[in-house]
Amino acid sequence: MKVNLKMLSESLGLSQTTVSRALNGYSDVSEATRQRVIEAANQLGYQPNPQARHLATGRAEAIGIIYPFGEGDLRDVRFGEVVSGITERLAEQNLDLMIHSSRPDRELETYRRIIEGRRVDALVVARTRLDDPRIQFLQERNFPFVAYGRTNSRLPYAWFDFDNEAGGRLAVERLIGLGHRRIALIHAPLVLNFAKQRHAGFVAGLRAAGIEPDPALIIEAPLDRIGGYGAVGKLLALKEPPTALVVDTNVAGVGALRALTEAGWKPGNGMSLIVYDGIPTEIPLPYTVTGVTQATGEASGRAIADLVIGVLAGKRLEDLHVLAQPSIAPGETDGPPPAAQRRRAKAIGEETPG
Amino acid sequence: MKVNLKMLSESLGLSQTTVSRALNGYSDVSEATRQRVIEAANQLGYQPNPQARHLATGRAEAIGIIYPFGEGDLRDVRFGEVVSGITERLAEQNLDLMIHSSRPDRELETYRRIIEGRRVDALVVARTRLDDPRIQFLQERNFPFVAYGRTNSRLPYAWFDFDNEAGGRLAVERLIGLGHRRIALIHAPLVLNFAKQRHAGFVAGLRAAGIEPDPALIIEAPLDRIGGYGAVGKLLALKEPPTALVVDTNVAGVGALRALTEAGWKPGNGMSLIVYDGIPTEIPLPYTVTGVTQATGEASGRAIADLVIGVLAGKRLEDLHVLAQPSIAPGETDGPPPAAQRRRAKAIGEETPG
DNA sequence: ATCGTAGGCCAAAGCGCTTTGGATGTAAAC
DNA sequence: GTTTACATCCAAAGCGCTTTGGCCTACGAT
Repeated sequence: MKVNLKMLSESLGLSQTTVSRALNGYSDVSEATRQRVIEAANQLGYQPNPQARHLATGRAEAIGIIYPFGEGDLRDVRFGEVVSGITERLAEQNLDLMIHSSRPDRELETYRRIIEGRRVDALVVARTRLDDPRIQFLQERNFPFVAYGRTNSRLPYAWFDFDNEAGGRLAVERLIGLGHRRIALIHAPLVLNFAKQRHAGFVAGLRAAGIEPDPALIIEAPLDRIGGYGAVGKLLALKEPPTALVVDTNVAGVGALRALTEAGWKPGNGMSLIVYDGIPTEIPLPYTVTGVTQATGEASGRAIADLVIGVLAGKRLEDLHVLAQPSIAPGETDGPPPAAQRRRAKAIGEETPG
Repeated sequence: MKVNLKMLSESLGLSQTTVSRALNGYSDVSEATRQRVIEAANQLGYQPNPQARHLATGRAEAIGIIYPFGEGDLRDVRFGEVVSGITERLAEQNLDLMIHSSRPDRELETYRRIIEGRRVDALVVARTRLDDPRIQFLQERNFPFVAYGRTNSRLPYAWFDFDNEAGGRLAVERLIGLGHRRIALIHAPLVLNFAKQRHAGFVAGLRAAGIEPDPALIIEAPLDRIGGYGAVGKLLALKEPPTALVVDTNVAGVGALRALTEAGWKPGNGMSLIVYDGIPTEIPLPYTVTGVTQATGEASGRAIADLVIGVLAGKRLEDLHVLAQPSIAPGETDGPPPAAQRRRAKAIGEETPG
């Protein structure tokens, strides 16, 4: 019932060799024959057996992602999106995606199993850590992979990551552009890589504008809602509170927003607010919050797939880096600082300035 | 470098046949030889090539799930969890999971490609619809699969689903048990299968307690926050409002909660509230909301994997059904109705009743 | 002594494809 | 007319595994 190469070639009166080569685009088969073959293949619904092909070529035509399940649930919400983006792009190249899961404590063992079985041609390493034994493991064995997140490895490797530094900078630059000078930052502990990067971008943005960061305005807070809530309390208690606030995660952002609201804050009547990743849409608000947005999970997935394809094509690993750029999603929670508002109103009254 | 069967057998001075059979547990090899073989295999790190094995046996030792990307984002948050659960359980049987994605408009084509390529031994059909052409497609071709969600198919098939009816019933029974008689339901449009089922359970629960459902208390609302918000408005406007409320989705639940809060409601001072799936934890609340909870994504995934394994083992499809039972997650938003509270207090004052 | 049998092992034939190393025929070059 | 050179096509050898069918040997039964 299922037609194979032998049947197809017999029905055409050609050898298996010729049919195979015709289908795979070799030049030593005449165009006329190739057309005949392709037509017959469609006619009979011929589909080459991927396993036989794999056995013959050594290529699996699949890539894998090893997913440590049961670890930190909150980060996973995007996993489905990323996977979706990866498969979408891979499908265009007739590559499949295999998902393997492993106990976090037996990850390397799983990696060994997968690469020794050669079930996949390359791997995506998700949830990269700064010092990641998995990266080293793969590098030692010279197995192709793409890291979803940078690590400290000295050797070159392909990676995808978000430009957190640019994001921090983007937020602060926007506020500076609006006229703010006293800009606060609530950030997660700096041992977390993304927090460090966002913090660095924030500080760099300030300095670039000639503003020396005020330590009183830069507050480290635990990565949870309470953290954001408490940090806002400290800021509001200052003798001279900031005119603008950047919160580096939406988790802390929710808490910060709550504290602000309890203090009578409303958009436009005081401090400007920008929250990294925005406030989750599940939270009903009568206004939109200005945020720094990153690429969606699907877009990230597609970018990762492109990197994988590049790796398999043998491109130089040094060239296979994607640093996804964040952007500002304008909302209603930022604007000129109160003082500037007054000044500007005055300027307009005195006729348009140059 | 990579050791194969031939090398292993030569190093043992045995034939490939014997080594293969030893490793695969056939009885026509002596126990002594088997031990020798196993030890040598471990020693040399022998891993059979899965593709060669597939070619020889016809089994892919992998199952697939075809994921229609880009369709409805909100339902996807659990996808990662489900996948995680599936892979976890499959790994125990040395089965891999392949994820394929497809454009929603070309789904059947993708299904054809996968099953004709025989890249997988079975499929999981996600996001089942009531009349699902994919189910029919697979049944016609006699391809093993498990449906994640029931459909209208007449032929037997393996499925996993949530017992929404039980959930609706559970909620109402709890409220009845607390003494409520006037219990309202806010539900999504009944064309949605889950809404129909939860509604049915709700009504059945009422009837079982001898309470005739009051049409004024059963409100269909669009499946969004506004829907829940508006429906509560209608309920509160009634001359005799309900003493308890069940909301059949957490999306509408958020809106409902907002409307209640704006009307001055607090847990314990009026209406009892139960929300299906609970209120998302992202929403900060000073109290917990009583909810109907379903199996986690991971648990569902494991159950689905078990079904797949059952299908591959050739079990009767009629026996391969899992109807996951919901349960009540008690919170602080439900209690006896105001009238009962008074009555009970009185009863206690008059000495304990029988 | 002979036969039957069972335990233990193996040679060889696939599985469905790709690829090497020709073979064949024809047109261009000598 | 013989070479050379292409352009086409093909036979056969794998890829690494499973499995069929059979071959020995030893041993208890006859």
